[in-house]
Amino acid sequence: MAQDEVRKGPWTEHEDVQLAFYVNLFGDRRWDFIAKVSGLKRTGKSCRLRWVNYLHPGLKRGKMTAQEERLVVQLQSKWGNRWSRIARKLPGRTDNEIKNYWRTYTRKEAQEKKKSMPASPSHSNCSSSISSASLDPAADSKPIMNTTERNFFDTGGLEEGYSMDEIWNDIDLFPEENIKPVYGGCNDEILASPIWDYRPDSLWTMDQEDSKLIFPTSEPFHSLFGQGSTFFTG
DNA sequence: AAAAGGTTCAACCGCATCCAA
DNA sequence: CTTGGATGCGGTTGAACCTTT
Repeated sequence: MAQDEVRKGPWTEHEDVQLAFYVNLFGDRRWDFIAKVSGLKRTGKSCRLRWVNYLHPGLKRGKMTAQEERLVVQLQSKWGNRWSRIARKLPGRTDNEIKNYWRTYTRKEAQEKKKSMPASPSHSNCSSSISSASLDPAADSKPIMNTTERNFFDTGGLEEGYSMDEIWNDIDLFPEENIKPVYGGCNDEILASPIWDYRPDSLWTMDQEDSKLIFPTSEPFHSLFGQGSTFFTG
């Protein structure tokens, strides 16, 4: 039956709006349920991923700042590829984003290495963060996840987020050097989405103004939400 | 202007873990 | 205690976009 077919691939704006609506309705936990009731032909998994990586209010858009990049490098060297854990230390950034950044970063490093040392086998104390990290058994040891150590987004994000002090306490291996906080700063490139302030129940009475509260920076949502309640009620 | 190569990022997959029945 | 469904995580892929030639 074609109707029961699971949709894959890129999400449409329509799907995004629909998902956002139902997440606001039911919360961001019961993904299978949301997938069903929303009528989206997506798996719960897919819905969760879309929400966490793209639709969640408070996600930062744009390039990582130098501070964030440095923090990722340092945390990676301490914890290994525990992306979700690292992401918790970078409010507004997703594990996926960090993972992608790390890939790019390691590639670049490798390329630069190649360039700078054509044939010399004896190397290198630089870029230690990469090589040592992947070899570091401690870094690869399973993080003990208890119920208090939940995903950043599960805890409501910044409201219960880390202060930089806490972050640096966690990164006790690394002196604070000259690294500055990764959020709360004033980096113009980064558009910390004010969606953090969103009020789920406001969706119920959403008009164009309210929709700006929820999707202030994503124009597609404006237009769709702006169409009014008929969009959802059909 | 077009083609080729490189980079970025969204999304999928499989496995691990959690948790309620 | 066991089991099965739901959720979370990390690795990987591929399309879209960007840069270089």
